[in-house]
Amino acid sequence: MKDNYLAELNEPQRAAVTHINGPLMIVAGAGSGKTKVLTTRIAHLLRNGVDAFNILSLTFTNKAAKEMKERVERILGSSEARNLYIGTFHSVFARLLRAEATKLGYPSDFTIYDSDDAKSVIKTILNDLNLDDKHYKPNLVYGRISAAKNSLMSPEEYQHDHAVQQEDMRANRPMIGQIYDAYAKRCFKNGAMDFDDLLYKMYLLLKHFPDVLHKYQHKFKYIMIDEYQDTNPAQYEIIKLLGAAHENICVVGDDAQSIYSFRGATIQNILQFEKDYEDTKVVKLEQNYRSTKSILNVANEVIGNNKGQIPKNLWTDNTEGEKIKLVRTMTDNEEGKFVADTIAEQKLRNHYANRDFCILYRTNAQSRSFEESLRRMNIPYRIFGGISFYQRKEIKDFLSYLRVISNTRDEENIKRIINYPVRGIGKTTIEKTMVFANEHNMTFWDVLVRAREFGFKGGTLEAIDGFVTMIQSFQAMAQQNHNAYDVAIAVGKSTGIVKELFNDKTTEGLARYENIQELLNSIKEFTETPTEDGELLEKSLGTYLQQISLLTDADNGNDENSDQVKLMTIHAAKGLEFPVVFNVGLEESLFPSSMSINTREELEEERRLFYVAVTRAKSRLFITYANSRYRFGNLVQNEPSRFLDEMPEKYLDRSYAGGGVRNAFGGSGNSGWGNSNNMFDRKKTPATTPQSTTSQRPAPKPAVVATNHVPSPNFTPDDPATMEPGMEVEHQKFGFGTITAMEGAMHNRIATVVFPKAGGEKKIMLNYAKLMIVKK
DNA sequence: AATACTCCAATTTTT
DNA sequence: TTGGAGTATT
Repeated sequence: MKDNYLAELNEPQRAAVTHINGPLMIVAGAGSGKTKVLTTRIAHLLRNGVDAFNILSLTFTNKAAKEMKERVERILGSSEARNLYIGTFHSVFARLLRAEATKLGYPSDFTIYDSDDAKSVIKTILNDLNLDDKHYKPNLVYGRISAAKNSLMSPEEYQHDHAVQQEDMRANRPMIGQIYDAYAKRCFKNGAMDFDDLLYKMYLLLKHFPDVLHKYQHKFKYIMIDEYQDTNPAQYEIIKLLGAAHENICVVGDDAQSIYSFRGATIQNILQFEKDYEDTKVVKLEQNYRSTKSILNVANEVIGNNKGQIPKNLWTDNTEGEKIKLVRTMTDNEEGKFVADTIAEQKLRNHYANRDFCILYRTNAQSRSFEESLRRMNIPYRIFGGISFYQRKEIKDFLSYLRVISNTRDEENIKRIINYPVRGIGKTTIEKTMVFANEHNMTFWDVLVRAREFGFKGGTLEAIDGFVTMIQSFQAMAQQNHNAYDVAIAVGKSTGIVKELFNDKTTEGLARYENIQELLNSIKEFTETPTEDGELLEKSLGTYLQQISLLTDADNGNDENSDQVKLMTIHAAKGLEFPVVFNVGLEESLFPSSMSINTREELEEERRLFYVAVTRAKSRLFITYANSRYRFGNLVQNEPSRFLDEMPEKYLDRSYAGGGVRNAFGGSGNSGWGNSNNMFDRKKTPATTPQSTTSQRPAPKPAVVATNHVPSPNFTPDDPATMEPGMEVEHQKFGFGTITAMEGAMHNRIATVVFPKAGGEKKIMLNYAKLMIVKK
C-alpha cells in the first residue's frame, strides 16, 4: 500500500479520512473529491487495524459500489478489498435477507419483483377487488404502497393511520389500504419481495430478531453511507439499528444534490444527522476540483435561492473559463439542430471527442429531437435510460422461466409463461387453477402438479402435465450442480423459445433473438467469472437471479472507451462529469416541471436538480430553451424557465451563434420573436445512417415486413379438410409456403405454415384465412 | 391465433 | 407525438 496517501489530500479531506471512531458527517460539495475521500478512508481504516470483514459500505448504485471497490483495491494494492462488504442498499440487504429468509417465512430463493412485476400484481388485485383501474391507477397505487413501506408502515398501520386515511378519502381512493394489504399477502404467498421490501423486511428482521441484530451489529463495526441526502426513513432506521452498538457511522452527502424525494428520500436525514448522533464530527469538503469559476459561480448563485441548507461555500482554484452560453431557439427541433451543430463545431475548434459531450434533459421524452439531429450529422451517440434491457418482454419471459424454476410459489411468473410458447393452456384453465388454489389454500403450482385430482382432463391435462414435468426436469438440473448457464440453455431448447425467435425473420424478431442471445451470453459470463467470496454454489441459478434482479442497464455495457455523445436525464447524470454539457429545455412547465411547482419543497428540489445539471460541466456549459415545442402532438409555447432569471447576467453569454448561423439572441423576458427562417423545418428528413445508435436502445423501427404478396389471379381457397403437412400452399398475404403441421378438429383446423418470404412460421386458422393448395 | 383498430394518457426513477 | 391496452376482425 502506498505510504503517502494522506499527502494527496487537502486539509478537510484528510480530517475526514483520519477520523476513525465515532459518528462522522462529510458534507461533500459537487466535485469535491468525495469518492476519493471515501475510498481513502477505507484504506486508512484497514491500515489502522480495522478488519475488512467489519466494514460495511453502502451506495445507491451498483456502479458506485463497483467503482469504490476497485479504487480501494488500487490504493491497497492487494486483494484485501474483497473482504469488504461494499454494495448497494438493496443488494446487501437482499443478501442478508436471503441468509435469514426463513425467519420471516420466506424461501431463501425468494423472487425479487421489479416495479413492472409489482404493478402487474396490483392489477390482478384490482381485478379481484372489482376496482376500476382507471381510478385506482396501478402506478399511483404502487406509489402509495411504496411510500408506506419506505416510511415503515405496515398494511395494518396504513389502514389505521388517521392522516393517511384522510388523504386517501380526500382523493376518493379509500381502498388503497385494502389493496396494500392484499398486495403484501400476495407477494408473501408468491415468495416474492419488491424493491421496497428489501428495505422494509430488513428493518423488520433487525427489529424483531434481537439475535440477528446483535450478529450484524458486531459484524459491521464500521459503516459508511454514500449519498446520504437520498436516504429514506427505512434506510435511516436500518442504519440506526445496525450502527447503534458502535456508532461508527460515516455518512457522506450533499444536501444541495438531494433529488429523489419523489422516491421517498428525506433531505431531513442529512440535515438532522448532527442531532441524531451526539458528538458528530462534521467535515465540509468545499473545494471543487471539477468546474471553472464561471460554472461554479452560477451554480452557487442559483442554489442560494433555496432555504434550509447546510451552510457551505464551494470554491475552486480552476480558471475563470468561458461564460455560460445561453441560447434560445424557436422550436424544439431547432434546439436539437443547434446542439448537434455546436458539437460539430466544438469538435473542430477545441479538439473535443464525442465522448466529451453530454446532453442533459429533464424528461426522457425530450431526447427525440437530439437523436434526430445527431443522426443527421452522423455524430455517434448513446442514450442512457429509457427501457432497460431487463424490461424487454422477451427477456422478462425468459427470466420468468428461470424464476419459476427457482421458486414455484411465484404465481405471477408461472402465469406469465404457462402458455408461452403456446401449449394449449388457456384463460379458462388458468382461472380454474386459481379458483382451486384459493379454495384449497394451495399454491397455483401445487394445483398444477395435482391437476388430475382437480378434474382436468384430456388435452388440457396433458398440456399441464407436460408443463409441470418440464419445469421439474429443469429443477432437477439446477439441483444437480448444473450452473445457471446449463439450465438456461436447457430452457431455451426445451421450450422452443430460441427456435421460435430464430424463425421469426422480421426486424423485431431478429432483435428479440439477439436480445435472448445476449442474455444467454451474460449468464455464461456470470457463471465463468470467478467468485468473489468463495461462497459455495455461487454460480447457481438462484444467485444469478438475485443478482440480476438488482441490475439496471446503467450497470451494463457502459463502455467508457466508446466515443459517443451521451444523452440522459439529469437524474441519471448525478455523480458524472463531462467537459462540455448541454442543459436543454429550460422552460417553465418543463423545467421546473409543471408537476413540481405547487409547493416550496417541490420547487426547491427542481432547483437542486438544476444545480446538479450545472455542476456536471467541467469547462463549457450551454443552456438552451425553445420558444415553442411539440408536446403530446401539439405545439405549445413556454416561458423561459425561472431558473434562467436566477443566473447573474455577468456570467452569461447570450450572443453565442453556434456552429451555423442561427438565431441566438436571448433574453429571458420577452425579447420578441426570432428572425429564424427555419421555423418550419418540422418536416422530417429521413434519418440517414443510424450507425451511431447502440444496442441499448429498443430495436430500430421495424422495416416494412415483406408481406406485399400479390395473390395469383386464379386464387381460389381449397377445403381445409383436404390439407395435410407437406403440401405447398398459397396465402393471399403471405405468399407461398409449406404446411408443416395440422391441428384442430374439422370445424376449426389450424395449419402451421412456413412462409419463406413472410417471416417464417405462422399459424393459420383456416376458418378465417384462406389457403389454396399449390402442390400436393 | 394473429392482426388491425380505437382510445387514452402522458415526470423524474439509483434498486 | 408516442405507446399501451383493450376490442374487433379475419
